[in-house]
Amino acid sequence: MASPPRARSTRDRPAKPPLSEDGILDVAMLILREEGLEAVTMRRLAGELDTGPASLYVYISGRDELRNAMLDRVAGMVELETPDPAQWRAQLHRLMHGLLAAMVAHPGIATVAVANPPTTERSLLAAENMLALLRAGGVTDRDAGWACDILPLITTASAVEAAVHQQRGQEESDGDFVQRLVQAFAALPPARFPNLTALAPEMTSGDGDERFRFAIDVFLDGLVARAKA
Amino acid sequence: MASPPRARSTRDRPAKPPLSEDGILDVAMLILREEGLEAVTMRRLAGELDTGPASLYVYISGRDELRNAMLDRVAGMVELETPDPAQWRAQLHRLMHGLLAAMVAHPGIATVAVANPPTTERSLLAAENMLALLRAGGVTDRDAGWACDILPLITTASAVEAAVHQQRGQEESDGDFVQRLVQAFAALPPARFPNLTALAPEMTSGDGDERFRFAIDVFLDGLVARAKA
DNA sequence: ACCTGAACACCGTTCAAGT
DNA sequence: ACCTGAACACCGTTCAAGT
Repeated sequence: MASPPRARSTRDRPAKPPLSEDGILDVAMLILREEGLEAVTMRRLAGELDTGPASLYVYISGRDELRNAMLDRVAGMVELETPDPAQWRAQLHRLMHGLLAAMVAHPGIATVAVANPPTTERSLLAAENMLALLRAGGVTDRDAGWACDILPLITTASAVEAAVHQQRGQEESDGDFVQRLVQAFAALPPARFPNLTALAPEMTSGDGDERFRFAIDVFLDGLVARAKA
Repeated sequence: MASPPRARSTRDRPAKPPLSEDGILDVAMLILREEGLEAVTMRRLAGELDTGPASLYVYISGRDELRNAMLDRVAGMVELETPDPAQWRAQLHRLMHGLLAAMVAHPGIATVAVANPPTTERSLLAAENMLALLRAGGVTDRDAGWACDILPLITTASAVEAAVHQQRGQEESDGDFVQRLVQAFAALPPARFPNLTALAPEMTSGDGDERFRFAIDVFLDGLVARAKA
């Protein structure tokens, strides 16, 4: 009944044990990427590792730590920028878009980020990088300090929305959805919704990336305007 | 399609009134306010209403609909503004802060809002109001259309953060937490974190409301700067 | 016809018992 | 001493059965 270990083949997955925090996280990231956060449960993870759920607690204190560790790995994928005052805005855009993309590629992880902004070394390095870029752009210290709270906040919230939008796109064609939305706006009583009906095209134009770029752009415009004033 | 209450339909609220969507939501809102979203489960709700969980499904299609309905009630608490071009910015601040406050008062509901931006009549009226205020401020149509996506996004994300911060404040004094944070920043190696260590005071100053006001302010500054350009 | 008890298929976490 | 089977206390949702 106990099947003898088969001869090693090249596409053999690393043999079952031994468990480790890194090994558990590897599997968790795989499930996260392919099936989203909801699918990453302690029990599913244990099953995937051919063990009981209790065994995971030797290496990871619980679900919350697991989620934070996954978030940290995602944050670690973002490439940092070497500040260049001549192109600080473009660099800031790249940095934030990198964070957005990394999160969108790991559906659901953004909800972890909004709930508990991480303080790991990796995310502190990202914050450090943002501060450097903002200062390179001539933003005041106080504005830079506060902005480096708000920029990730906009980014993570955008990532949640993008992930939801993307998921809906799997169920229903994206064009269909937008069209339904436009029609919904158009169908509103113009007397009570004069602006919404008038701006229906503007409300529904642009994709996620364009709208995210807009959000960051407007925010940076605001910071620049203050620096000048 | 709820059948009308049989005879003697007084406004008393005794042990076991007939179930209804409104009645279920009343209880849900109470639990939400006092214990947060996590505590609002179908089974808890059923228990509170002296019935089995299956009975709720006669009136509410499931947990997701319940959550959206709660969110809608929260959104309905926000007072709308009658647009006055002379003070459109103050009005926009009040509107967004009203939304923030309503969400913070119902811990966890903001996470529902980030995940699925609502399209109920109430939230459409809020969007309509925002558009009116933005246009009163001279913001272009396209910017207004996109901004009325971003402003609630900033608001709901801020609400999630505020709720978490508030919850942590119950476990540990708020001042202690800030002080720990400042020390954590100061303890970082200055060679790798020159900006973070230098700006530690700015990073940790201000409370949630001040930072939220800053976020909206900067964003509006950006919109105004674009309108002028 | 309407309502719901009981069941199904899951969770996260703990701890006594086995090795 | 280390690991884990089994249990505990929960979930959301369904549907056959009872009224």
